[in-house]
Amino acid sequence: MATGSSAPSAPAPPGSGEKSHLFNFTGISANKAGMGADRKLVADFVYEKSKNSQYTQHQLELDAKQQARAELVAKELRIAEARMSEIELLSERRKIEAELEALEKHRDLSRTHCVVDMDMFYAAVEIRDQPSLASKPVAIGGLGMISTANYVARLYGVRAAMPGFIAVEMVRNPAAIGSKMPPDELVFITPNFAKYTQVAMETREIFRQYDPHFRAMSLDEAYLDLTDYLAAHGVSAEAAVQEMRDRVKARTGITCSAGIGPNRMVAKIASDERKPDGQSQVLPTREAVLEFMDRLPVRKLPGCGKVLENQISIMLGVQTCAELRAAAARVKRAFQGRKTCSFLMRACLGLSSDELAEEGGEVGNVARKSLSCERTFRAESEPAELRGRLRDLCRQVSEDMAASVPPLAGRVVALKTKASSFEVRNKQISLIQPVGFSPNFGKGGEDGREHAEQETARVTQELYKLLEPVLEEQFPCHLRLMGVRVSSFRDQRATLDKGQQLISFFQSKGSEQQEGPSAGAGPDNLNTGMPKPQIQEANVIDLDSSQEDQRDKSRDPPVQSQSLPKGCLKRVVERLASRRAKRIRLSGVCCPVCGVRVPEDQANRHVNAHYGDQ
DNA sequence: GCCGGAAGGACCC
DNA sequence: GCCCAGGGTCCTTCCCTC
Repeated sequence: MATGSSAPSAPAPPGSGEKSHLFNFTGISANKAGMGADRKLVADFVYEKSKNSQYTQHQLELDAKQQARAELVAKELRIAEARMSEIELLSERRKIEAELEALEKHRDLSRTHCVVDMDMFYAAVEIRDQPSLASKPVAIGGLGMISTANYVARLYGVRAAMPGFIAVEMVRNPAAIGSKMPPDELVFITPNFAKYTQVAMETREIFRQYDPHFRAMSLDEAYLDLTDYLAAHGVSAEAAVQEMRDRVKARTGITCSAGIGPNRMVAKIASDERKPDGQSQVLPTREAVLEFMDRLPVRKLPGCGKVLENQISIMLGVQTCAELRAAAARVKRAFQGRKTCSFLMRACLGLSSDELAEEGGEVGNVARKSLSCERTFRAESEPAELRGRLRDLCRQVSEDMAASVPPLAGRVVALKTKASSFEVRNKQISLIQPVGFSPNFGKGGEDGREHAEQETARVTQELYKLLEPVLEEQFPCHLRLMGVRVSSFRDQRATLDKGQQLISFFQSKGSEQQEGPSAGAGPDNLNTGMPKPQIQEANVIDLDSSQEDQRDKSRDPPVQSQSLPKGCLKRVVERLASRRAKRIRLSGVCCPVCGVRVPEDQANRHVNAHYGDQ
């Protein structure tokens, strides 16, 4: 299902000078089928219900910043263009044409990709199990947030990612939003992920028969390459996909929609064309692909959200992919040097990464790169209460790390907070040795259970010790959300696939990918076994020191005078003091496996001894 | 000028 | 009266060091 924390964009709400271009009051995505309400009325309704909330105030501030930035760039573009001579413009246009031609060379029409998307998945599963709900407006989620709504609810203007309390009122008062539906009560169902996972597994068994290497992007969405299957069985893509969808429906009782195209991006967009319970194909010719792309609003491109859509509109005056292609030179100027530039250039041609992937670019399972847990709660400022919440989160993350395959240990831990004003902060700490579990964790014999509990408690405590000072830095504060994240895992290669983001999926994987920590997902960059970190100056956190110690040291960037040559001291002190991030260096580090403190210069050897046989 | 880490944020489901 | 999630990935920007 296409939910989203950020609401999809809509035209600026009518009659509202104070409403921003970006902020979405309609609750209706252009991408959603089955709507029965009037856009404008829904917009006004939602706006009236939420205009005084801190959420909206915060959102409007963010949007205003975005808007100002886009307008500034637009102005600079105009000035730059006014200064360009005819000859310069012409030469630029030629260059762009050459670039587009070069991109064309990557066009691969030989493969048949398919994207399958379950229709209103969570709601469909619940209604299947409780057929009396079929005719009622149903939302999966709660008063806070809705994750899926059935098509009846959508006739009332209800949709995913809409706050539940607003949805309730819309269903009670359909006339207010121009819906002809009779007033009703929205039925809320608490999500049952175990059940949805079970159904997803059933669908995946079927998908696997059409492509053993298919990619599951989420519980309700899968990407298949049907090329080999079609060749082997001598059937058309249309027929194969129809059969596959029939089998999914027969097996699970739930319908799905599908898109067929020469690459994943086109297939993905096409999967939305005939929702629900339909399928759509873009034929594998350049003309068909371009014709399909040309009529699309840029917002339909996976990876183009409301912010980018607005930027494109303000900076380039462009709405559709056809216009985008025609404005390639300006796209280049506006987004020069950014990945967004090449993304847009390729996307408007209907090209996606699978055509540009490196040879042998097998996708395979994508390693998880971070693990986190966050909770929203009634805004709280009591330190003891917040500490308790932090401890709970550390415990949860610790348990999740333990339950991962293999068990995880990460070198970066982070605290996320959201103030009651909706201001979000992320503070992360880099460790020289990972915190977490040995890969052998859980392989113990009979006494394994007790050991597991001890280990989980130890990791919980380590996370808490690291993050508690970070939380205290924010006191006094009024928080509505807290989250704990662990990343930079010891071994990413072996971690199980947890799905991946579309933008990276559709964007380049090869030469354009940045080299750096965040781009280290390629097979060649994956860590193998325990990391062998260089001891980075002032980058060591000692898990054994008391919280009080930690706080003191984090205020005054510490220096181990006894471990430094005299001449270096002043320079090091200055350098450390200038760092924004507060880091801690102590003598010795605490082994994340056995908990024993060892001297720094022996840390690697010591820890490797635990994992040496990997 | 390039690199890399930290922080913020866009985007996806 | 209730009052805008949570789990991810990646990109951009800023700042620092080499």
